Amino acid sequence: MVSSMANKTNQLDQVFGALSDATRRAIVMRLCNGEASVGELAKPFDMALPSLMKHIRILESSGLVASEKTGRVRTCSLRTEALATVEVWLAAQREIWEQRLDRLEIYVDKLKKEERSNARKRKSK
Amino acid sequence: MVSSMANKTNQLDQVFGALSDATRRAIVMRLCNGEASVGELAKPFDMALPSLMKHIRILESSGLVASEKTGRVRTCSLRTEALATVEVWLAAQREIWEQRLDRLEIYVDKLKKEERSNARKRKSK
DNA sequence: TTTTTAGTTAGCCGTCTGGCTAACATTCGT
DNA sequence: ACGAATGTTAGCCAGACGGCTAACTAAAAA
Repeated sequence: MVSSMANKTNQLDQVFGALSDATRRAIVMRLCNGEASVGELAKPFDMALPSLMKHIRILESSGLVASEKTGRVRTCSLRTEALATVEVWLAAQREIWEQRLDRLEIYVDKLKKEERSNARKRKSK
Repeated sequence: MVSSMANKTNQLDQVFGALSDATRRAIVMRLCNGEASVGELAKPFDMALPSLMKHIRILESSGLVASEKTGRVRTCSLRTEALATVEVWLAAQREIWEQRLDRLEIYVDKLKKEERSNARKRKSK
């Protein structure tokens, strides 16, 4: 029912939002080194468990993290596709602005000439 | 007075936060194509000017956008270094998890064996 | 079977976000 | 000098965020 573009926009919202918090970035960095239980993830953070759980839920709903509960332990893992989504968006912007800079380079001299010409007009008004 | 690491962390907070909103990403995309005045930026957005100004201020304080006022017009431009900051962070994470996946590949069979062994223990409790 | 471990749910609290309107300031065109 | 154009400031509002504690559930260990 939701258009694919709306989906995409929303996922970027979620992923960027998830990564805008230092605690969550640290969790992501930790998970880059492999799976971890909630308890393991919590240890470095001097933070009450429920607070950390909120972060984990945010990471999950952004798609950056997956988790599965076995027995009483919930194991979390990184879903790298979500990070890739961000990389793709950034790469697209970079391509656009670099194209523009290329075009711009070509016209720098022209613009400089115009500027000098305008300056002359201004002086002689 | 602020440590360089605290700075870095904070800038990532700001930049990721700035990019977590679709309106602001659209502004960034627009600015990839060159400078624009506040009015030009506002046009596509069916949003009151002050609301849009808030977004612009957030983009500025994140370092993603610079602006200069000449006469009564404020012209905004993209500061690509800030986007590069994010790219660098993402690339660093990617490197780590890809290294891990390389190592992991080597141990896949071993881990599978352990899992089967654990499953047996669980069953026979 | 009791106790410990590991997470979860519920709910409180102050702050930040993202939108709005209304009123003000400044500069430009006439 | 006046009026229109372009931002800017101030302040309101509802809802999300990031932390907390207290109380609960479920599984493992003793």
